[in-house]
Order: sequence, then C-alpha cells, then structure tokens
Amino acid sequence: MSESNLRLTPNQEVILAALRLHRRYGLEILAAIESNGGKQIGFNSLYPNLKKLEKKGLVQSEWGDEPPEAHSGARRKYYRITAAGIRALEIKQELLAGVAAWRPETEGA
Amino acid sequence: MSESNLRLTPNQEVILAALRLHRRYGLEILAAIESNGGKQIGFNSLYPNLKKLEKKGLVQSEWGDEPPEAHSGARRKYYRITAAGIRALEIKQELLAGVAAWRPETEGA
DNA sequence: AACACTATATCCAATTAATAGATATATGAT
DNA sequence: ATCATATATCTATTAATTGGATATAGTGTT
Repeated sequence: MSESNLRLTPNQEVILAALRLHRRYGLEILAAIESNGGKQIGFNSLYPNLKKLEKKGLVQSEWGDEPPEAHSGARRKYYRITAAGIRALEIKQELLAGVAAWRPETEGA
Repeated sequence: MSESNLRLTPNQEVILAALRLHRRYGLEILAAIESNGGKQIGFNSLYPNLKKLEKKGLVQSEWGDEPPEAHSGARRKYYRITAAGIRALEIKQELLAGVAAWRPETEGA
C-alpha cells in the first residue's frame, strides 16, 4: 500500500472525518459540515470527492435499504469509511503531532 | 477577527503545526516535515506560505540573535506561531471532531 | 580568490484542486 | 403538475501546488 494514496485534499479530509463515526449519505455529510462552521462545500464538490475517495479505497458506498416510507425523496446512497480511510486520518494527525514535536540533532552539546 | 483569515491550505497547516511548540527557521521547518514523512514541500513553497501566514497574523518572524560562530552559513530568520495561529489549528481540529460526532435531528422518533 | 555550504527570497510554467453555476435524472409527497 | 429530496455530471474560473531556475548574503575551506 503506497501511502501516496492516503494523501487528502482539505475537502476530502473533512468528508472523511464526517464518516469517521457514522455512515452517512451525501447531503447528510454536507449538513454535518455546515453545522460545524466548516467552509461551505457544495454537492458539486462533494460527489466527485466521494468518488475519488472510493477509488482510493478510503470509503465504500451502498444504496439505502430503508423502506420507501422512512423518508421522502429519492434513494439515499450511504457512504462508510474503510480501514484505509481511518488510517489516512490517523496519518494526517500523526504528521501534525510529529512535526510539532520534532527536534534537530545537535551534534555534541 | 473574521474567521476566514484562519482558513489554512494543506501546506500552511503543516507549516503552522511545525511551529506549534518551538520557534523555527525556514530550513528547520522543512527538515521537521521531511523527517515525519510529510509530502515534500520545497523552499519555493515554504517562503511564500510563511509570508502569507505572517500577513494573516498567524506567525511572527525575527532575525536570529545567535552569535556568528553558533552556526555556519547565512542569517536565520525565526518564525513563531501567534495566538491566532494556535487558534487556527484548534479550529481545524474542532471541525474534524465536530463533523464526525454530528447527528441529524430526527423529528419525533 | 575561488569554491562549497547554509540560508532567505522571488519568478515562471505546468499541473492539480476548489468553486460557482447550470443541467439532468429519479423518487415521494402535496 | 409542482415541490422537496437526492445523486450525478459538466463547464469555466480561480486558487494552490510543484519543479526548476535565479539572486543575494554570510561563513568556512582550499
């Protein structure tokens, strides 16, 4: 697994984070971001990014299995984070913590 | 303080993170990132981004006060994170945590 | 003096990503 | 029919990243 697949753009990172604890469908991801004061990403950014994340193996999708009376409107497609997706979020956090703590080797002292 | 100033590009985020705990000079920031497996950012990306961060008030800079014999080579310029810079990193983390935990209001039950 | 190394800094061109707006399709409710 | 929900794509513009080059300056070595 070359770790270059795990590199995330800012939008991909928030989208992935929105899936970290719960599976969600598209517009639900958007609502989660908007409710938390994130920079507004439109569905024109959302769907292509979900597709890219899926292609990289960081998320999986499945069509909603709810009965039609459960909600109005069209079918929902649910997105779920994969183990590789979780790892991608972790790697980013480890990078931020690592660069902060890093110290140069002072030869001698 | 409009929070739009606090929006960070990916490179700006790692650079800021590298300054979170220690003041550092340019090439030291690069070394910190490289040592932690971050995507390689060159000094052609570094200096313009440091300037942008300074303009936004997220970092401050000062010329090194070391005696000339402390290290070989040219003068170092040290960068230091500001309170607003710390806040920008926090906001990002809160966003990631917030979107993960968010739940839609289920009207009724 | 010439050279190498460290260090900051800018410029250009090419690629990639983000953003706004429009359009299309499908489903269910009023 | 119309409205609201929902997924999906397209185009054009703007912003960000990247690689490569160039410039300047201080310090140590040959």
